[in-house]
This record gives sequence, structure tokens and C-alpha cells, in this order.
Amino acid sequence: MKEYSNVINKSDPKPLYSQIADWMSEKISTKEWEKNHQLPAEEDLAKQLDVSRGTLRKAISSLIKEGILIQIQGKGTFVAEPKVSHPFGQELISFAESMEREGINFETKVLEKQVIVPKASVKKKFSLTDNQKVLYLKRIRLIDNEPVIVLENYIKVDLCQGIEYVKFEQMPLFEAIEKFSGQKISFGTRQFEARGLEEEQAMLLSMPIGTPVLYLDQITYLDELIPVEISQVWLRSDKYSITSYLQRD
Amino acid sequence: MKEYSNVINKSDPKPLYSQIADWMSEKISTKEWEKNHQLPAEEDLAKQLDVSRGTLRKAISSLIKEGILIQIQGKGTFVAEPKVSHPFGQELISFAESMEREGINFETKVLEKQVIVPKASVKKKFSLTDNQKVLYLKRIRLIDNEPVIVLENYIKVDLCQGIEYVKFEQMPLFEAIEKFSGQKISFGTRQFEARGLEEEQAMLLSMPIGTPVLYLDQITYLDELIPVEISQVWLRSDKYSITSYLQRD
DNA sequence: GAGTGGTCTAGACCACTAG
DNA sequence: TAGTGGTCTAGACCACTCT
Repeated sequence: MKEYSNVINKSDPKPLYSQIADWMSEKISTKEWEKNHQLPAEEDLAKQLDVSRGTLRKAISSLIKEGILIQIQGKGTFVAEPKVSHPFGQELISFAESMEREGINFETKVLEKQVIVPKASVKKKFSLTDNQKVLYLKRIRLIDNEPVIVLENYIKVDLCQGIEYVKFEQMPLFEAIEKFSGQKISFGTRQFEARGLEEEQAMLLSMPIGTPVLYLDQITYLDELIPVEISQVWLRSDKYSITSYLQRD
Repeated sequence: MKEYSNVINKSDPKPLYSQIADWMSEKISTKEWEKNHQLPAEEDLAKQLDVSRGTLRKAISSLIKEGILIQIQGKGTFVAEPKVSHPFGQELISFAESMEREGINFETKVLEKQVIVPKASVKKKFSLTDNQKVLYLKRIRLIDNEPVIVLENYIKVDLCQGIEYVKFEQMPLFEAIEKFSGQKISFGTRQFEARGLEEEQAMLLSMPIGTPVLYLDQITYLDELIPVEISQVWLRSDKYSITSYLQRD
């Protein structure tokens, strides 16, 4: 009755539901559980995994939220259609993390990196005091050697001391923030707009001025509603599209 | 100990956690619970509501997912910053539903409504058989008498018989689909792009050809992965912006 | 140490689907 | 009717925060 009991480790500090979700994701990504595969009934699977049904349901619901499983009352739990696109509209991950997860081959160039007192518009969005400094970062991302994304980030240095020495060619920004602040990023907001390219970004993306691109305005928060980073992003949506998977509640 | 026990009705078919979530949303939107207000401890509040702690936690987590509450281990549960923007990148709601929720005054004009065999590109996305018909709908939305959104929808009529007689000036599309299919919409995908306006949409939005607008490509599914509607949307992001609130897991 | 949320259990009953 | 997920309970113990 405990056929799968080896897949979870009850002394691992990682929560059981999270271990189970990882295990299921693995089964699905390796096609051991294919599209439309029906999972064992919750009660059975819980027994096989040697956990309670509640814990199993918590694992399942996280995969439902990601669009990987679906449940139909009275029928069962099934593997959903494979997802193709970028989960960027869905979950707070950085571009680098997103591209790594998709196995996209990309390169990051850091164009500027300096600690400055930012311009008024940034100061206002960030609620900064007059002389508070931020790390300003201007980067460009290339996919297949073609420039696709321009990013400008402003990070509160007083919350992440030492972050100004990071090699951002190698380390995703979110990882650096979590490391140097000693806190977890908890959430963020992203606002989507369409804009015509201005000269500076047009040059960087090697496209004509006025070309429509996706423009994102992002604010990232640590726990307790502390904003730690804001950024502006210009993105060629013909090369890198953003898809949201949305539940209806 | 059951000070709040009148706020939930145990004989109402609506789940308790959902009633509790509604009640909390109400408390917050009426400012009875203001920003940064700390809620009673889960154990206390559960007793006051006369429900189990698990049920209360389920209500709380739905509000956390919406960005309305935050929880910090060891400290408590708090009301988050008030949200300003549209939850459109977040939850599968239609534009009409979104605008109604925000109290935006808008008007819908139906430009075309006919049952057709669609063009090949739509047929392919929808996996239609050769002569399968869809309801084609072309609409425009005005906010403050200004055209802001152009929508083209294709709805599988065989799943929603009778929907072709709906007055779409009055009824949100999603409501009509759920009514005439007799099923619930379960989820959808939206892909975001930036595009320059082409002549037809430019005319409808009264803006110059080539103006950058947000373009959305949407697929909506009933239970069991049945696609029921696909649509294309052009949207003036200077007038109606889309914001996602994103959790980091 | 007292108070908070985070996880987990073992059971119960209900609602929906299908043969 | 049997099998499935949906909801709910009452308890337990742990991890974290603050004083």
C-alpha cells in the first residue's frame, strides 16, 4: 500500500506537499504520466504516498494553479495539455529564471552599473528619501545572438548591501536580491503596456524607432510590503511572448 | 466567543470558506479593516466565526492569492496595500466583468454578429472540422465615450446553442457562454503582444495607423479541456492598462 | 515564554459522474 | 450504486517573531 513511499522524505525540511508536487511534475515532464493520464484516486494515492489526503490535495492544487493538472468532480484528476509558453504572466520569476526554465539559450550584457541618486520619477515610485541611493542597472538580453530585451533596474542598496559588486552577467537579479538582503522576495506587480521604441532602446534592439514593443513596469517586494526593486523593460514580443494561464474562480 | 457567527450561513450551499472570503473583502473594501490592519489570530477568528481553522485558512489564502492580505509567520495576518489596477492579468474575467468590478462606466457596441464557417487560421487554433460553424462577434468598447478596446470573438455554437440570439450589448460574453453551454468556464490562456494598429482597427479606435497597442490572443476552455471561445483583442494601453499581481513561490 | 502562522493527520459527510 | 473530488472538523506539533 506504500508503493511510492520512497518518493518523499519525512525528515527533509521541505514540506511534504511540496515534495509531492515536485515528484508529480517530474512524472509529467518525463512523460511517465502523459497528457490526459488519470491519476489514482486521492484516497488511494495518499495511502500509497503515506500522507494524509489533505497534504496530497495541497500538492495537487498547486499544480492546478500552474495549469499542469485538472480535476473534475466525480471523475478524477488528469494531466492537462502540455504548456508551451512562458509562465511570465503567471508567477513572479525573472526573465533569466524564466528562460533558464525553458532551456532557452540566452546571454546577458551589462551596459551600466552604478550606485546613484535616481531621477525624480523613480524616487517617487519608490518613496525614497532625498539622498537615498539605488543601484542602477541597465542590461540587454540576447537570444540566439539577437537583442530581444532591454532592462533598467533600480535596487535599494541599503536593503542589499554588497549587491553592487555582483557580476550580473552570471547571476539572476532576484537571486542576488535574496542573497544580499537575506530576505525572500514575496511578490511583485507588473503593468503591461504597448509602446513605440524611442531612439535609445531602438538602437539597442536594432529595430526602427517607433516599432511597437511590450513595455513592462515592475515593482518587486520583500516580505512586509517593502519595495526593493523597480524596473522598466522593453521587450520584442515577436521574439519572446508572454502568456498567462488564468483560472476562473 | 461567536461574535461573528452571523456572517456565515451554514445552510447556504455556498462553501463556508467562500462566504468568509466575501465577508473579509467587504470589511476591507468598506475600510472597516484598513491597510496594515492586523486580523485576529487564526485560532481566535476561527472560533469567532464558528468554523475550523482549516476553513478559515482556505478563505485567507484565496485573498492572499489576490494580493488583498499578507501573512507573516510569527507575526500575523495583515491587510495589504489597496490595489489600484485591473486584475486582468490575474484571474480569468472578461473585460466587461473587470470594468464592472472597477465601477468603470463603459458602453459596448456590437459591430458584427453572425454564424459563419471561420477562416483557416481560426479553424486551426480551434481544431474545427471543415464545416463546423462558429458565432463571430466583433465589438468595440467605449470608456467615457472614447473607443478603447476592439474585440473579435469566435464561439463554438454547437456547444452553446441559442447563444446567437443574445443581445451582447447587455450581457457579458462569459456569462452568455456559461448560460447557453450549461457548463462553467474553467480556465483560459492569454498571450500578450505589442502591435502597430492596422487600418481597420485604427479607424475603430480613432487613432493613427501604426500606433502601438496591446494585442491579446485568448483561448477560453470549459471543463475537460474543451476550447469554447477564442478571441483577438486590441487595446489602447494608455487608456486601460493591465496589471498582474504575482506571487513568488 | 507567549503568540503567531505553517504543516500534517484521520476521519466525516456531501455533491457529482457514470454504468 | 460505486467511485470520484469538494468541504469541513478538531486536534497535534513545529518554526518563527518578539519581548
